[in-house]
Amino acid sequence: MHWTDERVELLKKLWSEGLSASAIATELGGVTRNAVIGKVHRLGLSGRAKTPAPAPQRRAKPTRTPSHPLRPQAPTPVIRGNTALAPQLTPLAAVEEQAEPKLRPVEDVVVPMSERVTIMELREHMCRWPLGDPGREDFRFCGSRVGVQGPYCSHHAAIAYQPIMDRRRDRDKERRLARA
DNA sequence: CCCTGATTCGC
DNA sequence: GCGAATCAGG
Repeated sequence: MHWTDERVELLKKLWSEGLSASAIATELGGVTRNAVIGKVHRLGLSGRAKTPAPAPQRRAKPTRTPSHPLRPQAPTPVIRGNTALAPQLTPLAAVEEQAEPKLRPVEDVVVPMSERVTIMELREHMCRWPLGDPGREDFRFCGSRVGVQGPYCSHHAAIAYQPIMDRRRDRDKERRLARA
């Protein structure tokens, strides 16, 4: 595989859209995320809009002795990554209005440890309990750790699997115990 | 342990 | 120029 003009263009596009290096590597195919990152650097488009604050200037102790002197830091890039996704400043009044904590549905209170992941973030070991309306932007999955196996975490598995027989058996058992 | 980008340097 | 190995960090 090599960097054709088309692949480079796609790389630029996806990178500017904020996709991770690994996501881009998957999209392109035939390359690793390392290759993508390397190319990004060579193209000089690293450093997407991230921390507006000046760099803390870390890397005080190189773990290896550089074979070449560090080249002087590149001039501050004039072009920042896309700002389209930058959070909009919210008027103070609006913030205060929003500050009042709202009562949460019982489910959210019972499962505060919910990770609430998107489908892209969903992993093999994560609970697939859907939260919200699929197709909506804020649709998520639970994302908590699943039990021994199965698609749900223990909490949602308990909700999902409630065979009628079990419920009646439990009820009967309780009645029996209460009598004894 | 999963992931992220950054850097180095043999090829 | 390329990208695996490695690093630092979340």
